[in-house]
Amino acid sequence: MNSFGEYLRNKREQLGLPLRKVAAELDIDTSILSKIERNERVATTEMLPTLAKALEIKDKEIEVEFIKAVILSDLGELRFLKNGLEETLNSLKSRE
Amino acid sequence: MNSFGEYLRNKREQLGLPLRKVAAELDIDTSILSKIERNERVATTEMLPTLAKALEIKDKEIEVEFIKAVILSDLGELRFLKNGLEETLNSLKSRE
DNA sequence: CAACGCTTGGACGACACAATCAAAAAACTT
DNA sequence: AAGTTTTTTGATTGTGTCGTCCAAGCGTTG
Repeated sequence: MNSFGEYLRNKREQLGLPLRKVAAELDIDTSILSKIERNERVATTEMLPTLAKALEIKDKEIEVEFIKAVILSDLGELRFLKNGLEETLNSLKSRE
Repeated sequence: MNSFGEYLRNKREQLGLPLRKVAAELDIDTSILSKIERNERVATTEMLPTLAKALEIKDKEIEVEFIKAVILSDLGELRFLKNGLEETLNSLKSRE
């Protein structure tokens, strides 16, 4: 169960990029990105496309990781999370 | 696409209960509950069991409605939400 | 229309969370 | 080990949200 922050850090280190570079692309302070990578702050959805480009991740992959992290951290303690996810999927599908 | 607030309001009105009564059980001010029902405030997960009892809703049902609302409002604009939900479900299942 | 109960709205303080900045700490390089 | 770059930490300030309180709006009933 690795977090979204660790995920980002792994990707960045694989590319040998400093926080400074990635933070610059995001137009935020390095300290914020540092905190995001250590899960002291939460990334916003607006950051995802820029992160994907900077870290050479597919848009789909980073979004999926982000969604997993948000759901588990916001709703992970609920007893019927699985049912809720299934129902949400159903309403998304029937909405196409 | 009706909201969690409308859902609560419908249930309450079906029982003919005033905000006052339900708010008392939740131990919050009526104005807050009013705002929750009009989606100006967000219910917390701690409120769900009390709401379920007060509005005669099954725990499972109210949780599922809540989950749907939270996911769609927090993540609804993401392109790969469906994939993210499927992946989250998978990791929940494999974690059993 | 006065009185009553229900509901809504806005002002206020409390509190959690976010961003900025500078300095300390850690990690590399030579 | 000194010097340089990268990363973390903490103090400060800013922003948003929550809940309380109270006043006003709305509808119904006497």
